[in-house]
Amino acid sequence: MKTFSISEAAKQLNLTIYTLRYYDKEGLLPFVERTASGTRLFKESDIESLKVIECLKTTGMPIKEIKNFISWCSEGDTTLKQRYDMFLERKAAVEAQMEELKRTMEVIEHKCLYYKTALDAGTEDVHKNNKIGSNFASTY
Amino acid sequence: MKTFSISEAAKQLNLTIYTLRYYDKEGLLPFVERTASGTRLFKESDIESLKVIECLKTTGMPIKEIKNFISWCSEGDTTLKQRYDMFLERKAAVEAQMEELKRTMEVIEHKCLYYKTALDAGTEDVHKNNKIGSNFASTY
DNA sequence: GCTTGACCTAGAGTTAACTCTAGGGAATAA
DNA sequence: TTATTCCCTAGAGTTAACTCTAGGTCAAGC
Repeated sequence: MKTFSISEAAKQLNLTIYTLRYYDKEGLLPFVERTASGTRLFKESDIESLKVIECLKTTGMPIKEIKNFISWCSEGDTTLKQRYDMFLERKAAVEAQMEELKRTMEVIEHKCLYYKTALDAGTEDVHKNNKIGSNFASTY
Repeated sequence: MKTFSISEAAKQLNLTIYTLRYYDKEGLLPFVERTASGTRLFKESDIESLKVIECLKTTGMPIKEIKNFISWCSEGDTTLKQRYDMFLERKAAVEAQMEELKRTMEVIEHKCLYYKTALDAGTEDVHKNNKIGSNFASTY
């Protein structure tokens, strides 16, 4: 079976070797096997597992909680409910983040428009008498 | 003109008074005025400016860069281009974040499905022979 | 006049997630 | 066989963004 060194795995995942060792130290990578002399061997499936870990990180999950999930995985079917609930929670978290980003985008787009107009006019003063949308016409 | 104390402003913005003082210390709030004895007075427009600051933070912008933007604002029309470019950059950053969240959501939803099926069956073994979508059928 | 509670500053402490260094071992190339 | 280049661990250092403490000021109510 094909395996990868830590630096190959790091490159594939866009992480540093420091980060991978840190994850291992924190208990996130109990599945990564070693050679007799202690060198880590990353299997294809380990890379996939790491992608799931990165995915959980993107949802805003702290490493200690990801470690809990990894532990549940090695405890077998008795933890299926916990794991299911965890993913439902993550789903809700991502939905909330998407909503927040949408609101953020609206403000940013208003600002882009505000500065485009000001730049075309050569001065911010064009917005001085603008009452409608004055929330976005403030200096800051 | 109606003003708010630091604790009232904090409540409105869902921040702590520590955070607001920290922002001030970092140079994010040069517009907040003080009483003769040094107490901060938050105007309605200051609250609005802080909402923009929070918005920029949501886009992933570090406080030091937000401080640059705030400085540009007090330098007048000569910095209009910088500020416009900054918001265009922020827009691109938010778009990238949205894309990443979408990809994340797909993985999470697959996982939800995976665990729902396993939970209904009472065991993860139901996925053992599943070749299609095996990326999501891994233990981790 | 005195207590209470909110405000202030300076600066120390915390937390998460890395990031790096020192010191050492194994394998490969010349 | 020696140099190079990877790998390893333990543990120290870094960074961002708070978060809190100590010690003090000030204004309102009793």
